[in-house]
Amino acid sequence: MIEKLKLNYGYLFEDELLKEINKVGIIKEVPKGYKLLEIGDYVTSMPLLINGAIKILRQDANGDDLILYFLERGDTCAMTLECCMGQAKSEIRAIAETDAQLIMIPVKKISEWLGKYKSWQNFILKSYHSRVQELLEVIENIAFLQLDERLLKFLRDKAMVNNNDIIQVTHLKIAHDLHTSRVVVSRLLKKLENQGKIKLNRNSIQILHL
DNA sequence: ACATTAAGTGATT
DNA sequence: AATCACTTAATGT
Repeated sequence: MIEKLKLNYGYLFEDELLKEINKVGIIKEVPKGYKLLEIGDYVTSMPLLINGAIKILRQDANGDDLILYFLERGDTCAMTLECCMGQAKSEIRAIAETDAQLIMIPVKKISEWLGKYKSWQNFILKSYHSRVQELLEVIENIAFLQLDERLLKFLRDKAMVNNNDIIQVTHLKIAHDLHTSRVVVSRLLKKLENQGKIKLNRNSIQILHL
């Protein structure tokens, strides 16, 4: 595991910290679609993403999903940080977007290392910062962007985290993630195709220029 | 050949 | 932008 750590986080953390992570961290490999965290779960460990991508969803009172953002390599879940401070339950749902490898770190280590390692402090602050930024973006998108722009952003993000300009997804699933109806997605996708931005196929969509 | 699931379309609110 | 009702197309058994 130490090799994987060095490879992905070596440039971020000093050797001492890497050794500590190696000692208490647990490697976890999950397949695509695996539910890492459900709403209401207690958070006991914090994930460091080695590879793959995680989809973070918020759920409303009716049980309808809405995608917030994707996590990628080098990211951690800001929600976990939130929870370790206040022992709170998760407000979000996390699902593996692709097959993924994570290192799970016990929550109590987070604050312990905060005082001990400068690099850890930086890392936590930085990921918190970028997550807040991302959330602001999400709010902006929902409040001000038309659905077709949200859709395009969603497709681009999805293409990015999958490292593939061909996205394997149905219109119905997109509709769920964006919290709209399948018919609307189909029509907007059709529009985007006519604009030459994407290519539609059954069960997959190709992004033409990223 | 038939059933099932995905996608396209017009009309209505 | 959402929903309904319906059609067409693709895919699995």
